Amino acid sequence: LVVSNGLIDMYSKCGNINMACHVFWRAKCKDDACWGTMMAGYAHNGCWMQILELFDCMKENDVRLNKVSAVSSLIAASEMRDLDRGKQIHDCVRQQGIDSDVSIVTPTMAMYAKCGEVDKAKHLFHCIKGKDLVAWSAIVAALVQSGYPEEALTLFQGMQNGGLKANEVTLMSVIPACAEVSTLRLGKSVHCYVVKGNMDSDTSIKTALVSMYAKCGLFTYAVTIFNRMPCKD
RNA sequence: AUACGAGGAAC
Repeated sequence: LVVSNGLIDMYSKCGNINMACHVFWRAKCKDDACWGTMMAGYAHNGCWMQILELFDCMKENDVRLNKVSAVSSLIAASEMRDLDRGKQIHDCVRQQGIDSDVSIVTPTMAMYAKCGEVDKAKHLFHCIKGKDLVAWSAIVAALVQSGYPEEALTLFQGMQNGGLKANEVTLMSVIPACAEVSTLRLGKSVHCYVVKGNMDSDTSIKTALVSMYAKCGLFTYAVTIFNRMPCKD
């Protein structure tokens, strides 16, 4: 029971999803954790359809939706851009009363945003109490992906005023946003921020900076950063 | 910490 759970996790993290599956279906009594682990395993391997199938299966068997299975299902729905499914999952989450958990609201709003319901996503975000860095990064990313870079940047500033410090992930959305709106002043200050936060060794961050400067027409800057990159991938 | 949430360019 606890053992099979561990096995499922191990197999799926090693990419052996077939073995994981085998253990899962063979397990006699499956608790909600077991389902969650299996779904998370599918998520690691990008098997979105399978997750949604398991989600239906859980409902048929009256298995409680817990944090892990909810999150995995939400991710699957967003990857599939399946708004109906997403809403359905969101409903179940509410029924379980776990809809105010930040780590569930975050994928929920990401799902709405990816399915084109940005307003819904924004609404959810504003209702979160105790927004953490991940939630902020998610909304910023959602806005940029939906084509609202300036709004994303405004929120980003709000985040900093709230005393939260951006990390590499946050910046991976913020830097392209600066490029979109060609706001070099902000772009440069973000660059400064990157250097101060010792994040300038991150290759993807540098790549983003290079392309930002390039888009803004500052090729000399772009080339300088590029040349200083230790590993060019 | 049994399992779980946000992010790459060009083409």
